[in-house]
Amino acid sequence: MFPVIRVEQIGDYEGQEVTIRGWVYNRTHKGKLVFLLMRDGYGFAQCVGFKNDLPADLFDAMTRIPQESSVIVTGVVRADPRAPGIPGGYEVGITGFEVVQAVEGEYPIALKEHGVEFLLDNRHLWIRTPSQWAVLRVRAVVIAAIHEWLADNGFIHMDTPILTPAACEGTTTLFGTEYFDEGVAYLAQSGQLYNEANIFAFSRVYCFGPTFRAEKSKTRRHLTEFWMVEPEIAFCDLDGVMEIEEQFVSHIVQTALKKCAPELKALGRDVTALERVTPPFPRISYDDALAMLAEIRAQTEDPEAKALLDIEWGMDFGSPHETALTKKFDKPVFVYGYPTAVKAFYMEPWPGRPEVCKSVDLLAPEGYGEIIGGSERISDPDLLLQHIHEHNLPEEAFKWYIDLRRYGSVPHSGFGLGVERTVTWICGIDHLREAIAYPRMINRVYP
RNA sequence: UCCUCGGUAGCUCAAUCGGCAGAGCGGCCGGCUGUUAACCGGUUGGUUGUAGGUUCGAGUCCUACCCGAGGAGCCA
Repeated sequence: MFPVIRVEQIGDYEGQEVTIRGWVYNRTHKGKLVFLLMRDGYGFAQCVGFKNDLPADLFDAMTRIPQESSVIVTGVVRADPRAPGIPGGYEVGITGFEVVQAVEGEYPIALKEHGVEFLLDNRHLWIRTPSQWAVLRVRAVVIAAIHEWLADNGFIHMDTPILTPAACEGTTTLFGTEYFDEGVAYLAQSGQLYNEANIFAFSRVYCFGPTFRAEKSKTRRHLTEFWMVEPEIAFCDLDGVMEIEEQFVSHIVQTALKKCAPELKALGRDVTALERVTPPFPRISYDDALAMLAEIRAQTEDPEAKALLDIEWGMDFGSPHETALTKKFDKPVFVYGYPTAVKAFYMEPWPGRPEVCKSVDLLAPEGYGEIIGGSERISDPDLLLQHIHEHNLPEEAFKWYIDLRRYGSVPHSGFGLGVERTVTWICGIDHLREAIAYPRMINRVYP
């Protein structure tokens, strides 16, 4: 028995006879020569068999093995620049071949173009293909980098409830579910309010979990179930949270660059755009952003695009605005100081300008748009209560939340980073649905 | 919810003015010693999204509905 290798480390085994256990991603044969492109979960490696070097029945079995059959291949690793694969550059000269299960009938996903609906119906199989495999590997590294940076910077991971009594922000649609004698409970769309309680016990905390939005959004930027990491920091103002965000996002991107080079290469990602993602990030005010948008709009010829860029002070940005704005920067950009009216009730007003609040969004470059929304939170109990009334929220539901400002209130801030949006940007793909293994959308809960 | 586009073989698509429903891929059979979604020859494969209507004749025209994609709004 030869050592069972992981294909990601194939280069370490040059000249050695090894075993690869996995699946036949592709097979082609040319008379007396057969190529098997093997997947083992860790990578893709080409294995080559010559008819003259192998028993006739074994060679014949190799030329007939159907796509996605599970097999065990042994052979000698050699460097060859012609060899495809991830990481590639090495191939295995086959000396042994054992079939675990030969696929019967047609494998649904042929190696050619397919439509989106078909691929999503076969998502359980689609994740085996190199592009999807690579994206989901990047996602795993991004998530690990998130936990790593936060742990290294004094944050404690605190899980927050998924079943919650009511809307945290009251504006968006929630999924409801019957909850015994308590009426309806709602699936969480943020753990922030609980995080705010937790910082008074632990100073820096974060929650990381699924978030549910029942909005009928049907765009490449939306899922009904997505993952969000929400750090919250005591004794931190708006400037402080921007510093944390730029360190945090830079660490995530640089870790992905370091650990996922083969995956990003397989995706065809231009990594120079990612290499620039280091602190500090540019910071512009909402007012300045409006001025920039007005200029961009003035230079836009196409009347349809021009109309989409139309905006007045007091309006929130739509995706056309974000896209246009981020194309002016080669790094993520902070936009801070949004109008109070379009933001949540808990955001601290700008000193001397109550129509503006201490909110900040982080927009990813290359047109990707918002990946983080954050703010400094109101720390005065009376002001918070006033905002709760102004938003017509039930005061009694927020009693515990107001308590936080009565017992040792401090300036504090926090933000939420969307995992799928971040992965989509880092991978350079064009739709959120590929950044999660089993996307949940307005018209899809299968598989 | 609104706007635009689409639905034909397992998959990706073609079908001219309304006139015999086709190709590539996949599958199957054969050939080939460097393939990169190999290539070459043969073969298999159809309730044209659903229901109605117009017509000698409908994939094609009309009506309604269903499903999908892209965008808007909302947001991470």
